[in-house]
Order: sequence, then C-alpha cells, then structure tokens
Amino acid sequence: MERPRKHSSAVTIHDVAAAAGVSIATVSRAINGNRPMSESLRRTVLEVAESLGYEVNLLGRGLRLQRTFSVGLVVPDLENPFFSALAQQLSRSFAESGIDVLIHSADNNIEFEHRAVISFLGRRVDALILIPCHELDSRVSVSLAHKSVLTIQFDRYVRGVKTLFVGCDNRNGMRQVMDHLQNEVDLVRQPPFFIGARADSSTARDRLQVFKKSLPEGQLLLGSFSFEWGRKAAYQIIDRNILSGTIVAAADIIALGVIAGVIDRGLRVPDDFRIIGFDDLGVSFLAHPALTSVKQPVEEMTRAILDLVQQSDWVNDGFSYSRKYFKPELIVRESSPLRSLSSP
Amino acid sequence: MERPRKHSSAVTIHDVAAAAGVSIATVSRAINGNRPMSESLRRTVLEVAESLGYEVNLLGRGLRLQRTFSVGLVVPDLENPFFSALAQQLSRSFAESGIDVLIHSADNNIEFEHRAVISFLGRRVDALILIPCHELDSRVSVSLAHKSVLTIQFDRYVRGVKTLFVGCDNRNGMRQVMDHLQNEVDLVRQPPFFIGARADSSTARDRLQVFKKSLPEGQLLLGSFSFEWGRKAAYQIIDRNILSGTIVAAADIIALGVIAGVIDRGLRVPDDFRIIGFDDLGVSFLAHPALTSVKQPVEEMTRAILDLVQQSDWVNDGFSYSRKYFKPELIVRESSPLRSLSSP
DNA sequence: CTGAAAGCGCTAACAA
DNA sequence: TTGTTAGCGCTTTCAG
Repeated sequence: MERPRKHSSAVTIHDVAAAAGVSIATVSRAINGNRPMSESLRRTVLEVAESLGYEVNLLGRGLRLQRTFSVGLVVPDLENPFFSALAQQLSRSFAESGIDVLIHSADNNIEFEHRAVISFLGRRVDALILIPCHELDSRVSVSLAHKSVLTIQFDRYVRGVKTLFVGCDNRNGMRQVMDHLQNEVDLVRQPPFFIGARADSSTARDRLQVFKKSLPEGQLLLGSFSFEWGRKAAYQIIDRNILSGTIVAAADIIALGVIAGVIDRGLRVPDDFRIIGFDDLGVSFLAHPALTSVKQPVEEMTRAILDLVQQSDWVNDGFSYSRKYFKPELIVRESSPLRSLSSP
Repeated sequence: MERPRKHSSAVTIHDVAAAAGVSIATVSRAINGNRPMSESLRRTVLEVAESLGYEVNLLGRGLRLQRTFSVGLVVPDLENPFFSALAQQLSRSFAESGIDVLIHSADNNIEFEHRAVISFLGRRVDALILIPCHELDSRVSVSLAHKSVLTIQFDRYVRGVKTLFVGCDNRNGMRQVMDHLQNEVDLVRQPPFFIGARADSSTARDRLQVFKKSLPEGQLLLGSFSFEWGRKAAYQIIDRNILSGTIVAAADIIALGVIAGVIDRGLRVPDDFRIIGFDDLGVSFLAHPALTSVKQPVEEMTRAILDLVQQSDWVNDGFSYSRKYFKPELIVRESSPLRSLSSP
C-alpha cells in the first residue's frame, strides 16, 4: 500500500484537471482560491486533488510568479548557540506569515558563506537575511546579494555596503554594563578585565570600543566568541596571581567559559570574581551562578525583519537603507550582584 | 554604483545569449560544461555571462531537470544544542557534494513540522531528512514525505513507516553505561537514578528501556530533554534527603541540568553524585566537571546520509528500507571517574 | 559544433 | 463562471 515508486512523477495540475474533467486554469483557481468561481466546483476539484495526493510544485509557481514565499538565512555557525537561537526565533516570527525561512550554515567559512548566498540567490528567495561571518571578508557576499534581492544584515554588519540592518545597540548595552560597574566597583583600584573577541565583527568591535573608551585603564584580552577562549582567558588572569576582580565578557558563551575557568582554579563567582556577560540568549540559561547579562530583544528584532520583508512587497521603489538598532537591557543576577564590593 | 533596482528582473540566459550573439542552447552548454563545444566560444560566453552578472535560476533548472540538488532537513528545535549540532554536522558533510542542505525548524510543534515537510516537498528537494518531533504524531508527516521523495529518518524514528533510518544504537550505548556502573558502583546497595525523557521519541524509549531492564531496582524520573528538567529532577532527589549516589541522564542537556541542581543544593560532582550523560555532542563541552558520556559518531552518521542520498541517484528501483545504527562509545570523564566507590 | 523548439508546472491575461 | 494560451528560465533532443 505504501510502497513508493521512485520517479513517481508527482501528480500535477494536469492530472487533477483531467480527473476532475476541468481545465488546468480551474484547478489553479480552486487551489489558490483568490478568484471568483462556483463553490461547488471548487469543492469537487479540491476533493479530486486531495484524493490524487496533489501537492503544488513550488518551482513552477515560483518561476511563474517571480516570487517564492521564502527567505534565506545564512548564519556563521549553527553550533554556536547564540546563532541557533537567532535562527530559531526568526523561524518562529515567520511561522504564521506564509513565508518559509530556509537556513544555511556557513560553518565559519567565508567560502561556504559565499556559496550559501549564491545558492539562495539561485533559488530566488524573496529576501536574504545575513549574519556575516566577517566584517571585511563577507563584504563581497553581502554586496552580491544586495544587487539582486532584498538583503538584511542581522546582528552584525559589514562595512561599506548599505543594506538594511537589524540588530542590537551594542554600544548602549555595554554602556549599561559600565554604569552598573561604576556603582558597584571601585574602578580605579580594581580595574575590570574585558574578555572579548577580536574586532573582526561589528558586535565584537562595538562592545570592545565602549569598554575601552569608558575605562582606559581596564585590561583587555581578545580571542573568539567561544567557551574555550573564555576559560583560557580566565586561566591567564588567575595564573598572573590575580585572585579576585571583575570580568566583563563580550558574550555569554565567553562568560560561561570564564566561570568554568574560575571554578577550575578553585575560586568562586561572585565571591572572588564578579562576571558579566552579553546577549542573554542561547545558552545563557546554563550559567551557574545565574549570569548578569545584557539581554537582546530578539523577538522585537526578528519581528522587525518580518516587517521589512512584508513591507517590501508594497514598496517598489528600491530598497531603503535604514538601520534598526534595538535597545538591550542589563539584567543583574547572581554573578554580579547589586551589593557594592568597593570600599571608600 | 551599487544602487539596486527593485524588480531588477535578473539577467537570464537569453540576455547572455543576445549579448554574446549566440543561442540560448550555447549559453546553457557553456555554463554546464558537460557537452562538447569549442573552447574559445565557451570562454567568450562565460566572460559575457560574468560581465552581465548572470546567475543561473535554479527554479528553471529544477523544473526542467526534475532535480534540485538540495535536501531538506527538518529538526524539532534548533534551540536544543544537540539538534543544532546535528544540523551543523550534516551541512558540513554535504558541503563539498554540490547538494545544498536547507534547514527548517519545527519549533517542537507537530503542525509546523508538517508545514515544513509540505514546503520541502513543494520545493522538490531531492531528499528529505527528518528528525521527527514525536514518535506517534509525526507519523503522518513522515509517511507523506515517504510517498514522494527519498526520506531518511535521522536520530529518531516513528513507528510504522518503513523509511530509511540513520542513527545511533542507543540500546548499545546505554548498555555500555550499565556495564560501566556495574564495575564502579554497588548497584544493589546504591541503585542509580535514571533521569530521562518521557518515551515519546525512539531515543528516549530505547535509552529508558535498557536502563529499566538491566536495573529494575533503579529509580526513574521522566521529563523532557531539557536543562530545566535535569535541574528540577536533581532537586527532587536531593529534597528527598538523598545526598549521594549515581545519576544516569538520558542526554547531556539533562545531565547539565542535573549538575547545576546538585551544586545548587550545595553538593558536589562526582564526590557526592556521579553523573553520566548521553550524546557527547552539542553543549556537552560546557559541562563542569567534564561529563562522562556516550559519544555518538555524528560524522559517520551524517556521511552515511550523504551516501544514501548520492546513491539514490544511481539506484532507481524504489527505496530500500535499511536502518543503519551506529555504535556509540562511552567516554569516561571526571563526572563519573574510574575508581570504585562501592565497598564489599 | 551550434541553433530551433519543446516542455518541465504553474498563473494570469484574454476570450468565450 | 470557465477555458485557452502564453510564458516564467532552463536543458535537451533533434536538425542542420
């Protein structure tokens, strides 16, 4: 009964038309249901379609309509929980819109990222949402996309290509962190550490710059957005015989590593080190103790992307170049509690 | 210079043909490069194509070829790091094959999962790789897919639909865990706990069954594959005034929660509780102390999927129904060290 | 070695 | 209200 034939040459609109004794136009109308036709005929046709197991061929429809009701999302790395959380949220926001979110991972590889873009362009997605791997190297991919389709940079952006952008106001977020510290720590006696990522993405750069500017005497350790780097950096600090202080991490995934490193060395959070993260998204709920972090308003962001895509159906005169920055919010938790550790 | 026109009505093979002064057939041949033609002409045509910024329209090609060089992957939830790791690995294995992996998240929702399947079928993917949400409820989606396209169930499977399957031998893995315990713990005096997931997926069921069968006196706590459940279950155990023992978790994500719960209550791993996970994939590297776990051979599994897809190009006589189970490997780490805690 | 033409499945003018 | 037909962009027979 359920043995499928390969090359089952799927049933088409023609088969349905033949079986129902109508023209293919009628079948199309019945299916799309947007144009006047006799209700009884529609029902019959739909029943026939159903019984034949007809499923619309979206290649044919897309070719004809010049619209595929799909958007492509290219993420740098699905294994990074921050990005997979963004992907998940984006899918969720699009779920009821009738637009599919197709996801491609670049595996942190400029070459693969480029192929993903080419592939999505070839498949004629209605929009391309791009979290670029690299601030400079991703530029060709972004501008290639921008030439032929509505392109939205998400979370990070490359310089020099004026596409739409939706992301978080990282500078504002880091300023909130610095204000928080100002109230809780004697910044001069006990200058905090910044464990960040090398400035090859706009997020890494923005977060770093604000820290540096507002606290020039702070110490910087730069690596990658990864757990391993956080742990290693914590070791480096402690092995310099610094046994307490404040650590600002550029992302929660780093902060998690820092916590692990601190504990590995037999010290405690927040008693010895107070630790602050960024993102509050992805794995941050795994942190122990609960992590003070800057929460990105993901849902607002992904909804904004949906709006941009839907709105572009109506606005035909070229793409606008707006950048939407969403304000994040510092959430103080156990890893950096609200009692002052500084003493006069 | 780079201002794009909306409705830029992308350049087609006809434009290239006109510009190069040849027929569209020639352009097609030049691009696909599989059929004899004068090398010099080919070069010219390709140059023209390049200069016009031509990109092949994969909808047209797919319609004509009845083949899209793409596979669809439907995962239950990208926010679960285990699934996003599988997705990442699958993409990686397909990277060099010329076949795109398009990913859809079902957001743990049977309805969305069904839509994802419909969507992929409509887009005529060459194969559908499915990690079903639910052992029973996903059946309609799986069998729908199975009717029209090469369908591979991955990691878990639904009952009653004979598709290909690629996954891990969970029963064998759990048996390795039990053997490990047998050597390290006095199972009768100190019967381990199993913190698992309700048996609504084949993985949850297989792991649970082996534990139950080989240790009927063990205690079972069943919830979901989540960090929160692990933590809650740990609280439940400790709040019964059980302050030491062995805990087998059905997945690393649960084990992470268990560790957090144990530490929350002021106890230690492995000194008070020895903890064992399953998967060794996704977030397991975040565990602290390092987690004893059953490592799934993901790379082998995803490569097997690639093989199946590629092989199906050659084998035309229906789909075979083989199930490929890959042997996992217990890796003992700090959370359940190799010194015996049992005393004679 | 190259071109003309058919047709993949679909939707939307245009006719009836 | 329904049918006929063109054509979206592509590859591939079949002629030349």
